[in-house]
Amino acid sequence: MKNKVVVIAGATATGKTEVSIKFAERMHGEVISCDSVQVYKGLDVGSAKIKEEEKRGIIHHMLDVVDPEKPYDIAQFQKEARRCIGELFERKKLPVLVGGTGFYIQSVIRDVYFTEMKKDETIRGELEKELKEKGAEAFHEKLREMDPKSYESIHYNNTKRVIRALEYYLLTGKRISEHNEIERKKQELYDTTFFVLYFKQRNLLYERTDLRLDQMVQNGLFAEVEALMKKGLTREHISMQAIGYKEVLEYFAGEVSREECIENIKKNTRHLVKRQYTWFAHQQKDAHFIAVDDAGFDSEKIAEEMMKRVKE
RNA sequence: GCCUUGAUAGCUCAGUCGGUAGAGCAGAGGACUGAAAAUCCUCGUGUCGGCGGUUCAAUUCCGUCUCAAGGCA
Repeated sequence: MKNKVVVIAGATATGKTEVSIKFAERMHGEVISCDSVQVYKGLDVGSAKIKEEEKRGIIHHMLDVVDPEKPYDIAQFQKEARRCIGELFERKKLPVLVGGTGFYIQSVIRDVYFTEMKKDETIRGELEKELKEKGAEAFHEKLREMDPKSYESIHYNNTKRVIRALEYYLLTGKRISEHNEIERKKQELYDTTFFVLYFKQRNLLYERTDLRLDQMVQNGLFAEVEALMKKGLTREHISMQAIGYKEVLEYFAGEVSREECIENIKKNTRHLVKRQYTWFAHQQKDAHFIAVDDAGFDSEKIAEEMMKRVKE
């Protein structure tokens, strides 16, 4: 018998946080955040990280686990999140995975395997240099022989993936396309109930993300970024590529006005929402999709509906 | 009041030496296995401001009107 796990996923600002607290309170659960930005210390306002008083005593894991200077990736997340889950099982607590980073969630609940490999910066550096010299299209040709399937499936402009495929081959001698094919078939590791919160009327969600951003600005988003800059953070750091941070960095660099900066954040947030919708709709077809607008934005009601489904 | 310039896709604009038009952004859809709030792909018919004129043919030339910006009074 597999252990039980509950996932509360969904696009940003759909109300996951509130629902998750109500749900965890009743279900004897602890929250495991699955959010690629909230793992960073000091990224609080802009990432809409839950505040201490909002937790209402529910223990949260995987928040503030790295310094923002450091790069973080899915392999690390998987390892640490699974260790947390293991601990919860020992303590007879229900792990409630909450977040909008579908990729991270999937890495934890499915039995996917990330090949052990040292991050070899010299290989990646050389590849990046070669890419610059040759241009995207010619660089992509390198894949043709090393990994024909990846050559077909990765667009030459998607240089990040091209580099990764080449790097994987050079470091392991194996093809990433074959590795991915195997991993895609892997089964669920736990007895998982997967919920996705969404707004049937996406426009309403956009109104909400706009409003939330205005509140973030009032709550000191710009000051937060300024403090990070003082610590030496620049847009080179991965943590600073997050929405709300990269745009404010542009503002402080004098590249855009304050108004433009705010509009850019709102726009990029909408784009993010769209990608999250696509991800969950296609990657988690079997999940329980809960329309927050249909439920009258009632987190109580939503949490109750979830409990019924979990017990079934 | 006069002069100049402009009026083309939701926005900013390009263009057609006369044969009914195209970029960026926005918007929509999609992909995704070690940067994922990242990265990438696909999708463009709109009285070419209104009305007249010239012409086989006008968004393109001419006239006029309306609106906008700038200049002169």
